[in-house]
Amino acid sequence: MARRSDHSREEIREMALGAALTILEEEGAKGLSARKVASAIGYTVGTLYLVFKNQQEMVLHLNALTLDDMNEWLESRSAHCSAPRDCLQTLAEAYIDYAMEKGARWNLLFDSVVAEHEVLPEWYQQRLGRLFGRVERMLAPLKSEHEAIEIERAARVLWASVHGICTLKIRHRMDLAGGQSTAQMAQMLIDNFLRGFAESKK
Amino acid sequence: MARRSDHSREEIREMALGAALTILEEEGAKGLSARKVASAIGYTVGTLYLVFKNQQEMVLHLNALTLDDMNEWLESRSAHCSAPRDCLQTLAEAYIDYAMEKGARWNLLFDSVVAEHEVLPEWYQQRLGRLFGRVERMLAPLKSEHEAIEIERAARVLWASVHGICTLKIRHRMDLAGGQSTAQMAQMLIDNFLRGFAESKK
DNA sequence: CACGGTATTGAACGTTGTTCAATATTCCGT
DNA sequence: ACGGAATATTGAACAACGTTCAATACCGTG
Repeated sequence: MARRSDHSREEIREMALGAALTILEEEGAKGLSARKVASAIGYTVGTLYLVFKNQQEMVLHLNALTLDDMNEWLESRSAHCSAPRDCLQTLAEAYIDYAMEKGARWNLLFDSVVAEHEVLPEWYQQRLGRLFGRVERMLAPLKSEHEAIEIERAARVLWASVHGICTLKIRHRMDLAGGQSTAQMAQMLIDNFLRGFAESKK
Repeated sequence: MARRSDHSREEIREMALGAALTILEEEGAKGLSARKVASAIGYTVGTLYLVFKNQQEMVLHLNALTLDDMNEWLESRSAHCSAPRDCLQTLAEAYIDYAMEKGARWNLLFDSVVAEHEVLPEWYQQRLGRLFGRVERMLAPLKSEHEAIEIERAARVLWASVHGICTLKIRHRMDLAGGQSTAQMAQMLIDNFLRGFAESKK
């Protein structure tokens, strides 16, 4: 029996999340189970339920870590850039690369369908917002010509679109894609959207 | 014991798929299990495995039915239209409505991550291709100005983008979207993309 | 040292996908 | 009409899953 108070609840949480990430990378989402996580950190299932309400809550925290991780990834890959077009293209490629590189974690972000009228916790929403914020900042140079709210909306539309390309490609739902790579598709999207967006300031 | 040859294998397949669809609508994806499907059609688990290699294969056939169903849905909602912009907007809205209306079926289409180097069967790919074909036909009027391959690529990019908007909204990953509805986001996407696409014929 | 409190356990429950020996039913040749 | 071959169907069995909770092992305090 692990000695009582060997680790605080918070420590156990962190250990569990770390172990879960390792399992996720090595065995994929199907291999992730409560028992495996527990035994990986030297505890048993019961302890896990002392620290997480259920598996879904654990996945939520896992996803928060992934959002943080992705945020750093995007940060380090889009530090210096000038024109909005290039910035966005770089950002999109970084996003795609992350999804390819850490497929299991990335998939887990979007796997669970949130129940009808359930809301994601505030600390989670905030992390999602950070992503859109990045895109908004890159569209900001066009702010003089567009209302701020318009920028905000364009950022979400553009980002969701890049995400769509990414997810369909990774899940092999677009195999007959005329030989385009994901990055090329993102480029086509960004090019045309931006051109149209600039043009729309009648 | 159900009488032998009461139903042909093909009949059992169809019955199973029908029952699965009902369960899917009534209880969602989590409620769908081999035993439930089997008992719903008056057989037992074993019989199901006589007719489907495994659950994944059953879901694949289920998804084929959904793609057919969605194809009809899109057909009946985009029959008559003139300008590409309006056609595409109508199509996007029909797609979004389908996803909202038949959420469980629609989600199942994209749930499973296809294994690394596994390929989807030809009859499945063909059904996916039908979707993109619809978009291509609507972009076709611009064909004189763009190469055919360019149209094909644009269709995929645009469709994947609409899908991205749809999926992020339905899975509640975009709650702070500046109050835009999914349809409005799709409209913004299509408007700007099309404007940029038209402009790109330098 | 003993006791109260609690961290931790692990067996238990109901469920899942999948397999396969056993059984029930039909069909065909005699 | 009957017996045996062929096969459709069963359902028990297995390993694994999420989740719960009485029982247990441990620690700090008196």
